Amino acid sequence: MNLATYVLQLMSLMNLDLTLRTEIQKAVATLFNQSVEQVQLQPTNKEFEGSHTVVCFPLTKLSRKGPEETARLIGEHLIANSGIVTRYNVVKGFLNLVIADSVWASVFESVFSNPKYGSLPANGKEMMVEYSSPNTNKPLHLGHLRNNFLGYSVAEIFKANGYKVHKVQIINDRGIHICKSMAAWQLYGNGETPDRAGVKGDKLVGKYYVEFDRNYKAQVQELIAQGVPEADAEKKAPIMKLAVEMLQRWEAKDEEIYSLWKTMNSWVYEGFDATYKRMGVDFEKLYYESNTYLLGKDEVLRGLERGVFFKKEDGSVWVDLTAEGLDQKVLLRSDGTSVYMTQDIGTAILRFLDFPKIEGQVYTVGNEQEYHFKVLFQILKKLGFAWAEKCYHLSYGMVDLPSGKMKSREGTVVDADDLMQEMVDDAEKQTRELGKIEDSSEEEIKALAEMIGLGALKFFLLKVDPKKRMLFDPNESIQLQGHTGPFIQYTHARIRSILRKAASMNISPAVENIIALEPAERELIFQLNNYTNKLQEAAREYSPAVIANFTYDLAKEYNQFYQSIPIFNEADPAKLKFRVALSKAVADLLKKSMSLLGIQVPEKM
RNA sequence: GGUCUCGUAGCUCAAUUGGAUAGAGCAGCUGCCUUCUAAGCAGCAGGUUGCUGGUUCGAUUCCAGCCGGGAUCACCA
Repeated sequence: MNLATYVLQLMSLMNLDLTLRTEIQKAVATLFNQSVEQVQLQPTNKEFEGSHTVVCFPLTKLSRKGPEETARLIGEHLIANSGIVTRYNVVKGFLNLVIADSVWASVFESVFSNPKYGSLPANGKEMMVEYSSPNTNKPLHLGHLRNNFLGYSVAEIFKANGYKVHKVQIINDRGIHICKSMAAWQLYGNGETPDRAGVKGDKLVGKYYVEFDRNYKAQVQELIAQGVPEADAEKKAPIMKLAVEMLQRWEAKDEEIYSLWKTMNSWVYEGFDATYKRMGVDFEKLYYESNTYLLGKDEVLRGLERGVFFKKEDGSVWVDLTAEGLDQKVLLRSDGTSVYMTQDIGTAILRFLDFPKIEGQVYTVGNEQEYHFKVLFQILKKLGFAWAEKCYHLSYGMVDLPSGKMKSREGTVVDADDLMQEMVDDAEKQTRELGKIEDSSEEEIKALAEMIGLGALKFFLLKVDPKKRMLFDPNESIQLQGHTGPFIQYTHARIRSILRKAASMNISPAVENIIALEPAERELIFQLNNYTNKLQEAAREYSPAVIANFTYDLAKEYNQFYQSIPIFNEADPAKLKFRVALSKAVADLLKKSMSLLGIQVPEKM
């Protein structure tokens, strides 16, 4: 067996990058009698020949030679011994390597012949991802869309990395906020229901929340005009007194209030369910704050006994995190009741009891709560839970408007349902204008518009690094061309069209006798091969943006290939089959990676 | 004020985690549909990476100090 054959067999077991790294390590060992652990390998800049570049500056210490000489020696050695490098060039300290086309072909073969390419094998680990978790007094808005798409996508990314994932959310169904809506509804609602009003339940409850605010402000102003100090006025406004009283009666399980609360929450849930359905997100289990808000108290008291926490003179219980660089934080009020943090401690513990095999939790919550989660994880650690180390706050930036932050009180909130509808309407309008869908039914056009509109929206929100704030301009509709979801969907549809044509011509995709490749083909194989790295990186960084940008690059690359090489003009049957196979592999991977973003791709568009 | 975070082309975002001449899209300009879908492709133009220093062979990236946004520092959730 010659070297090349041996290497090709090896390729099916190892990936190309790993093989290259090993070969470089061997080269360094032989040439300089030294060992390197980390070889700096990066993609070659487009302007130079080659696909992989070894950064040789760090190796000069081992070689005791200049960077260019070091690069040249390694290059020569790889050509003589590796069996996969055919040429090289050196620019400054950068060693650019040209990989043999036969190797690329075999890399592609292993991708193409693997029906599960796109997902890593199960690793036996379990993860929990919490996302959404809205309050039940207002409808979902643009910020929630980012949250939901992020959480859903991160969960899917972990699944593709081999984890078993549990998606959950906690519903903040309790507290003064919902009592405000209840108070306003009782005062001004005249028995209005979603059915009677013809609006979604969450919208109706949201309307009364706004109504509360309006009346409350008016009442406060009136009291101030009567000479009441502002602080007093805020407490004495009759509508606020009603809401506070309702909260107390709710906590005492007063039947009338409890039933009103249940009714109004059920309206909200129905509304949310419709929105979630359209968003395409789902949850395995819902936690309700009304069930869990007392849970943390026992754990805090136990911690107090063990000396993890301390009590102040007024009876309130605190944790001291000054040694960790944080502050002191109250965990139980002087009257013995729980605070937000107390609940979160309880809920975290409950979830590990419900799902004993999870190794950690991901909390998809806005970056305004970074401090809260730092404290929470420190407390869990202090209580001795080993899994506290594996809890992660998936902190994302706000979605800002050109005018600044969205504010419900100023009416600048971008409603989730409205925005989705606008996107779908835009997509439908453009689909009809382009007129490529003559043979489609109305139903199919609607379904396609839904796919494109939501694809554009999701991609728009997910392509940005989650950690960063992002800007949304409601006056400029989200693009359907360029660096967008529809661009990728279009590329997929285009490929499917090619595959349909190939099938009708009885051309079956295959990889056989491939000796030489076009640059565009090599580039595509490179991208396909790089997917696994990106998938792992996306999980490591908790970042759907990594997948979104990879997918865009792959589609972009394919379109260049598509433009430069007319597939069916090819006379050589082996090349023809290979190009169909390459197209199929790209389409399959586009579909797979888009699904990690929660975006579907069409057969035609 | 303390802590955290961000500042890249007119606009929205990238940059393989310290690597080469900082890349895409949109907007603007120029080409390409009688050949697989023009929601596409090719090209032009657009940059003192907020500023000043430092570390390094090499800095958008790390450090320090300014300038400018944002968040947070509740017995609210």
